[in-house]
Amino acid sequence: MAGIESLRGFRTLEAAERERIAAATREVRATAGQVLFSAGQDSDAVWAVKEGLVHMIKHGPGGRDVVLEIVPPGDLFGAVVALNGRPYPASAVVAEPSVVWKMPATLARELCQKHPTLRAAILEHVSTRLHSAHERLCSIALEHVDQRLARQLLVLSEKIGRRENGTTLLHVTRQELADMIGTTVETTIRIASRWQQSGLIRSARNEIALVDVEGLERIAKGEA
Amino acid sequence: MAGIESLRGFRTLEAAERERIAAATREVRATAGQVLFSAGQDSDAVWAVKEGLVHMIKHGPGGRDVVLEIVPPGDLFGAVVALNGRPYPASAVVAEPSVVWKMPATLARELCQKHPTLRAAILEHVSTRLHSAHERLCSIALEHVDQRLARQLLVLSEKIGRRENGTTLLHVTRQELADMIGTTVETTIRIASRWQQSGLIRSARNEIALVDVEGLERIAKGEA
DNA sequence: GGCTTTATATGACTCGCATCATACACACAG
DNA sequence: CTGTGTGTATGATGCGAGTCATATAAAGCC
Repeated sequence: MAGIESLRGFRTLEAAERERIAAATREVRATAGQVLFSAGQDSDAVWAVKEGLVHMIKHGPGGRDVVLEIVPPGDLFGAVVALNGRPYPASAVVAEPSVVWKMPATLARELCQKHPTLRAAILEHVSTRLHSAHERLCSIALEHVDQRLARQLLVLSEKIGRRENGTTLLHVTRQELADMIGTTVETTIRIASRWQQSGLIRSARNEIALVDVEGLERIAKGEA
Repeated sequence: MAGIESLRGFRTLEAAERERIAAATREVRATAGQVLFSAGQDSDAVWAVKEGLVHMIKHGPGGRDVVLEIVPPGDLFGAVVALNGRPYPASAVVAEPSVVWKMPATLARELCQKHPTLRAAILEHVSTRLHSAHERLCSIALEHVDQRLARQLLVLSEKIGRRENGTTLLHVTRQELADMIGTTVETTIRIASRWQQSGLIRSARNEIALVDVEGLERIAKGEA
């Protein structure tokens, strides 16, 4: 299982230690939509994304969901709760065909005891996520939907955007966007349509291309 | 400076070490409304609440604020950013007459290097806050204002409520409540008035007493 | 190929809540 | 005691965005 050193915090471990981890870790190939674990389940493992993309999702009433985290390749997920032995607080749903790793929680706990740098890396990572959660709280509490959508598109372009002939391409559905910014599909589609017509974005099925990034930044700042 | 052992994660340190910390730590007495540090400032210190209450606040346009964290006695604040040497992401505002401690960031960094248990305690704490941030995100994204308010009152009763002849008393203004759940003062006041009339709460200036906790729980769950 | 499913699109209607305005009670300072 | 500020209260009004309905096009599937 090559590539464990690419995981956040695992780079500084010795090769022998990484071998041992690899031996205990299971590689799982998953298709879009697949649920790796559900909210409320006992956490027996720490997970990581090798390739692809995983969403941490909380299901609400009336079929409305909230995307709590977007987990890109190289990041752990379900880690903190597994270390503390608590049940998973949200569900992990595969957003595109992915390869994920599943490592026994007991091993992860042992590693954290033995390698302070690993725990430090996890702390750093969790802190960053707390910070971004705070920003999302501000965004949803203070800003209008179009501001939030513009902001989210810009965030996604940094996180999962692929450059393609001058524009940034995002692999994401309107439904997912809606669940990220706390609104409905219809509203997201309406705004996207409008922006498509005014040339801010170019959109297709499962895809949005950011054309006028500065225009989106203006909207995100509330200047439009 | 007595009481350092009451701080989250500092209990397991030896007495001599705590002496050293106390010697470098400054005790600050602050009145309600006082700003301990502002968003964007360089973080040169790790803070802790000895007595009283501190809010972490993000200021938005149009005078609307968001309360990101409510820091009760015994909790650190500004810790994670100070450890990483980043500027404070939000402002710390004293919510009621308080005594806070201010410890040099360099010392805090050294302590984290030396005492893995301290770092572990901070990780645990940050994880809890991330989890509660996620719950707030769901709440604000999916629920109506009255649900959010009921939920927030129940959360506050656990966190800062004082038992008083059968009811739980909260020291909080409508403005603060509004900033916690992402709405306006007027809306918060309206709902509080209604609930006061229907006997769910009993309210006064700077104060709300939870009378019918089960009724509030029903509202929080969306059953009303 | 034709059928079902999924994602996008758009209109009509409703309503929760923000906004603006005004009023009142109480705390505190001088 | 009297002014001034701060927190609470309540009404009128308007808009943003949710809800419901329907349509269309592309993707997948036998």
